[in-house]
Amino acid sequence: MVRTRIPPSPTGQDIHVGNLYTALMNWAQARKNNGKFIIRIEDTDRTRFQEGAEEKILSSIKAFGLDYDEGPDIGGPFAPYRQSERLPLYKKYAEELIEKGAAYYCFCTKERLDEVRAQQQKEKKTPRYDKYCLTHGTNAKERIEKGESYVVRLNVLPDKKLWFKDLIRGQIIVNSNEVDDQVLLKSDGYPTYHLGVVVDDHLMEITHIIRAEEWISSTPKHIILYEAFGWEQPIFAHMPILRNPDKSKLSKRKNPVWASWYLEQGFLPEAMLNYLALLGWSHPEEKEIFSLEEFVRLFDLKDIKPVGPIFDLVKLTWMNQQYIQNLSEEELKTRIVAFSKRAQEFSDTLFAGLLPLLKTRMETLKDFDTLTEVFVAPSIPESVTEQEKQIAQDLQKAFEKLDAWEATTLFTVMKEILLQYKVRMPVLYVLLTGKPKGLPLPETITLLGKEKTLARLQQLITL
RNA sequence: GGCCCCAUCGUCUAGCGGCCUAGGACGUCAGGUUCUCAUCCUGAAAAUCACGAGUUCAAAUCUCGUUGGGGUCACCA
Repeated sequence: MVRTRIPPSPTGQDIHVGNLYTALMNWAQARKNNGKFIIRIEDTDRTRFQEGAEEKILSSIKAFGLDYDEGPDIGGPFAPYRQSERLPLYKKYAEELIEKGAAYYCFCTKERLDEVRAQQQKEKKTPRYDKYCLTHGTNAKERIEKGESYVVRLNVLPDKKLWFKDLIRGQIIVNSNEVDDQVLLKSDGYPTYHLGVVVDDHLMEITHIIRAEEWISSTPKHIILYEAFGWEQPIFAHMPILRNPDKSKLSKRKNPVWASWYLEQGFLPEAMLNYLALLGWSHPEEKEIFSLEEFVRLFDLKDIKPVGPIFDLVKLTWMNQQYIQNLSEEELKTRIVAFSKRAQEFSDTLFAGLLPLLKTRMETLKDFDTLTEVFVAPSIPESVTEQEKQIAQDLQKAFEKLDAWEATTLFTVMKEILLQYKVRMPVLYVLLTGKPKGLPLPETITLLGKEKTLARLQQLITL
C-alpha cells in the first residue's frame, strides 16, 4: 500500500505554491497507486506558530481539489495528525535513542553555543556542535530532576558513510563528518522537524517521502535515525525547487507565493495544477493541456527532472485562458458567479448573451468585472468633439427608427456611420461604452438594450 | 567557504549513442480571418545542446575536469 504525505507547518498565512507543488506530486503518487494521501500538521515551532494557518492551509488544499484520506480534521487510523498532540511519543523515542547511545542530553546555553559557533566561523570551519555535553555529561538525570533546561541531541558517529537512494537523483552519499549533532528534542519538549518526521513517517507507515530538494542535506540525519531505530527506510524523492525569475528559491519578496492568492486572482484550480504538473515533468505526447486524471495515469516520479524551474506567471495565465475557453458556458457561469460579487446582479438572459462573448476574452475570472463594466457602471467621457457629438446624434436617430433591436441591424447602422465619417471602430466604442475596446459592440449594445443606449447617447449630445 | 544537487531557445521542456543541420509549448515579431479587443489559423526569429578533454566508427546523449547556478550549514520547518 502506497502512503504519501505532506507535512505543512502553520507558520505562514497559507500554503506556499512550492508546497502545493509537492502536494500535487504526493497526491498523484498516492492516487496512481490506489494508495493514501495524508496531511500531517507539523506545528512544533511554537514561536512562529500562527493562529488560523492550519485552517487556511487545509481549505486551500481542498480548494485545489487535492482530497486527502487522513488528516487533522478528518482523523484516520494513525491519529492524531497534529504533532503538538503527539508529544509523549517523541519523548519516548528520544529516550530510546539515548539508551542506544544514538543521542544524548545537552545543557549548553544559547550563549555558549553562540560562542562556539563564532569561534568556529572565525577559524573558517563549518559551525558544528562540539559534543561538549556528550563528553562532560556525567550526571544528566540529576540535572534534569533539578529542573535544568535541556535538549536531546543526535550523536553522530564520525567517518560513517551515509547514503540513500533518491528516485529523482539516484544515490546520494554523504560522510557523517558533514553532519551536525542536531537537536532532536527541544527544551520546550517539542521535537524538531528531524525527530518528528522520522518518527511519524514510520508510525504512519509512509512509503514515499516526496518533498522539496532543500531537504536533501538533512536527509543523512534522518538516515542515522532510521538506522538507530532499526526501521526500514521509506523511498525518497526530492522534487526540484520552484524559483523566482532570478533563479533563487521562490519567495514572497519576489513572487506571489500563497496558493490562495492565485485563486483570488481568478486562476482556476485545475489550470494551476496543470501548470504545476508541467514543471519538471512533461506529457509523453508533449501535450500541454490535460486533465488531472490523465496526469495521474501518466505520471511517474522517475520522470521528474531534477532542474529547478522558474515559476512563470505568463504561461500560467495562458493556460488559465485555455481552461476558461474550454469550460462549458454553464460551468463558466457558475465559476463567475462564485467569483464575482457583481455577477449576482446580472440576469440570466444577460448572462446567456454575455457568456459566448466572454469566453475567448477572459484570461482570469477577474476579467469578468472589467469586461462587463458597461452594464454596471459605464463611464461617460468628460467631453466630446463636435464630430463625436454629430456621430452620437446620427446614431440616436438611426437607432430610434429601428424596430428590431438586434446585433446584425445595429451593426449595419454603425457601419454606415463609420463609412460616412471615415472613422474607425474604437471611436464608437468610446462613445457607446466609455472604453476604446471591449466585447463586440453590436452584441454589447444589443444586450444593453435600446433604452439605455439611447439614454447614453442623449447624455453625450447634451455634454 | 565546506558539503550536496543541477546545467538543451528569454521561459517550461522533448531528447535516454546514429532518426538532431536539435522537436513542441509560452512569450516575441510578421501575416491571414475580423466591427474594436480577443479567439482561431499560417509563418519567422530564437539553443555552436555552459565550456574543455576523453570513450566510440558515431555524443546533446557515456566518463572526467572546469565554469556557472541553486540548496544547505538553527532549540525553523
